[in-house]
Amino acid sequence: MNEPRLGLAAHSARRRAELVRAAYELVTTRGYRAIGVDDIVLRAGVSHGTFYNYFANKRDILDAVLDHCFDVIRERLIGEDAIPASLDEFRARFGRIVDRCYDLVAGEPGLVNFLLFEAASIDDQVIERVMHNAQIDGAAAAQEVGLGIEHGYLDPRLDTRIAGEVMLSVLMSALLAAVHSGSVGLTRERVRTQLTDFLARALGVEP
Amino acid sequence: MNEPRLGLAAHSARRRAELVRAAYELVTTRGYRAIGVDDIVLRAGVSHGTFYNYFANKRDILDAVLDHCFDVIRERLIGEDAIPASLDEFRARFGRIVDRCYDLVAGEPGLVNFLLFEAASIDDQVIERVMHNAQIDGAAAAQEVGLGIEHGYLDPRLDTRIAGEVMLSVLMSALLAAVHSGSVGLTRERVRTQLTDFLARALGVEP
Amino acid sequence: MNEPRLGLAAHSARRRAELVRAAYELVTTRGYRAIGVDDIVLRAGVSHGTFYNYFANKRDILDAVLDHCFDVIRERLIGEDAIPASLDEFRARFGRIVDRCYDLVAGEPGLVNFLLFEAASIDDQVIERVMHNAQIDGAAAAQEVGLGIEHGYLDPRLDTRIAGEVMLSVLMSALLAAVHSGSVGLTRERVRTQLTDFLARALGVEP
Amino acid sequence: MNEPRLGLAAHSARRRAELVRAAYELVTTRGYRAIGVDDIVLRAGVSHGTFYNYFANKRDILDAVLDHCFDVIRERLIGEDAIPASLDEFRARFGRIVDRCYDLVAGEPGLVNFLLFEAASIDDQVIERVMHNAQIDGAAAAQEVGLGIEHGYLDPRLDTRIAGEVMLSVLMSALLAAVHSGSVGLTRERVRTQLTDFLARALGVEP
DNA sequence: AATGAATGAGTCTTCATTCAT
DNA sequence: AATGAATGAAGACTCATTCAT
Repeated sequence: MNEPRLGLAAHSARRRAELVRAAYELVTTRGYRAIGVDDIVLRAGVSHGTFYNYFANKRDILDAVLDHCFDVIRERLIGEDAIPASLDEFRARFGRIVDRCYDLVAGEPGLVNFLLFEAASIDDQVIERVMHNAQIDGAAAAQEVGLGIEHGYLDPRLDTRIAGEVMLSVLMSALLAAVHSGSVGLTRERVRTQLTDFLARALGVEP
Repeated sequence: MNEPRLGLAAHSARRRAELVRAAYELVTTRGYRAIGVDDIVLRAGVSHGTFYNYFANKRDILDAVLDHCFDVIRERLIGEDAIPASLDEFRARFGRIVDRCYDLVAGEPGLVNFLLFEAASIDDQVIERVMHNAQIDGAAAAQEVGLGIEHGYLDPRLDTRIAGEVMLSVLMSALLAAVHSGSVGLTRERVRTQLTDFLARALGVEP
Repeated sequence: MNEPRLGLAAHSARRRAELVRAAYELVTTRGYRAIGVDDIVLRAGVSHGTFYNYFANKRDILDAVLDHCFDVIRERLIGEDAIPASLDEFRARFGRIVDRCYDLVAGEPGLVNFLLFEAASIDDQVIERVMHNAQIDGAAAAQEVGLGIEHGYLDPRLDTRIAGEVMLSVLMSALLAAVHSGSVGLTRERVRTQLTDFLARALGVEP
Repeated sequence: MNEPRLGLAAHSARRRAELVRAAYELVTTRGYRAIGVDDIVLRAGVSHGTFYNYFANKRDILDAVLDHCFDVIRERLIGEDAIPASLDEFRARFGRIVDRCYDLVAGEPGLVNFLLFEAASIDDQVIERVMHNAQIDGAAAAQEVGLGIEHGYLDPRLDTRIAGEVMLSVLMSALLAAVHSGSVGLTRERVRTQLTDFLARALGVEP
């Protein structure tokens, strides 16, 4: 009846994902400390005990929530852009990503706030987890830099790994700007222009 | 030894201040939610019940902690600068304040983080309290703008109240930049230059 | 031994009833204010936390205790008398109920005292709860009056609802008399006679 | 300055009386268990510590409050009637006392309730204290019976002590009736008539 | 795997009492 | 005698975790 025919493993994975999803929504809206296992299982529609079949304890699900956060961020920011073939396309692509930062902050209120603000204060392992995810994205960014070098519009002398991290840092600035979009002189357009200019100057081949 | 010779009222005020100080240190390092009344009284060296002679409940001391936060900020940021008599002095003075933002973040780690991140998530009254303090500082800033207009280096058409708030916003940007000083392209010098330039352009008399 | 074979719901209901029973015994012997949740769970043989699985707080169980009080009263006072078919039988039946008031006071010392004395001082909702129960009994009494009218031994002009309430008031007098049975001139026999006479005169058909 | 010229002992007695008065008002309106030493000293306008200069602990003042309760009752019930010289005057005097029971319940709401309801549940010593006061009043009543016998309108075969206690019991019934004046068939007039009749029949000389 | 009742350590809060001044 | 700050035992309530079914 319920979700008929599902391999046990698949069912289990779905259950787990439901719990993570529920926890994600609660954590980003109300904060990790403010919610209880009660809230999570209530929202997921399972019993108290079931939670402990999937996670060792409350802290344990936080890792999965953090991973989910980055999944959401990637999904929302990357988009389905074509691989840029010129510096202008590279610049345009990054400009769209900056715009998507604003959309992300608007569409998932609390997500960025949670990562920037509460997460780090939970414990040191959170920071490790965030770093771990940042490394994954850094590697992806490094790969894009590599492509850019191959296409000839990024400076071939760049260390792709470092350049990838710079790209992430700039993205971080965009997210920060989006969160504090009220701050002085930080219109969306200015942020987009300044950050894309910065990246193009910093990574592009010299003219 | 017992702190000889102190009026009752003075003693009471000091005791209260000790509790606030203890709570301030704990809140800015470990977060409001993460600490208990136990931690506060342990650090203040008083008994459990004494806490409740000075504060109605755990939430109650938070207001005092917030006020203390702003006291610390004012003390650390204002400095003993002479009243600026020219736009250049005004600009220099604000540049020093931006520098002090970085010193503040370094010297009181956790203070700015707490205000920016956890505070707003505690309850709505926190926001009111922060706004209340911001208004006080806004008034002070407005007064400085007034002086600048009298001295002839700030634009006389300015609404001093609004201009004061703009100054605070810019200060906020400086604090944000100081907290996330790792972010790309946000060196202390660039931040100082850009923000002072912005203020000078925005508030100064037209050349 | 573990109370083998019990549906979950049944077990839950039993547990709850055990807590109510324990609280009832403590409240009627020592008073609501004088006992703690500790006392209740100790007597019920469960842990502290279990209490809060069944009741929101200490005040919450009081409602259940009050209802239990009325259950006990009904069980003890009603008896298994045949439905009276004449005024004499009606009078006899009420006389037996008056007697049972004395038995109730003897058998459940503290119950009537609690209801008459402490209950009202706890809060206003207690009074509502008592009234609610009184209305239930009033309806039952009204029904009996209706039967009496049908049988022709009670005055057909009676408003059954009001007459039911009068019956309750008289019962209340009986309980009061039973509690203060030491008072002068209030022998059980006199009380029984006077109250049954009163009711018969007040409700019976005119001779 | 304050209350100039008072012997120390007199001042002390007045202080003590103020505390008892404050406690009396609080106890009869809100109940002994529901109030704290805080409430008492606040109402009396003295400090926390002062309380313990006059009473060993919270329980200690209760004895004084109980005595004060009986002082109030005596003052309110006795009145300034002339000593009765005939059975009719005796009967009239007692009728007035019954009326004053109703006035007492109206004028000192909570006093009778407290004595009848909460007092006994505090501890066993309260009961002793009440009994002690009852004995005092019983002695006074016995004395009145003695006078009645001397005047020839009360039965000379009476044991005055026992007859005094009967008078108190009847008074108790009057108070109970006054408190529960809503109960069926217990109009003030009926109560007065029945109780005075009872006393006259029980104590008067045979016709 | 799922359930949810049971647990108990931990937290906040109250209040009678003590004591140095 | 008066003061009121300090105390700490006690009570109410929460919630992460366990476990028998």
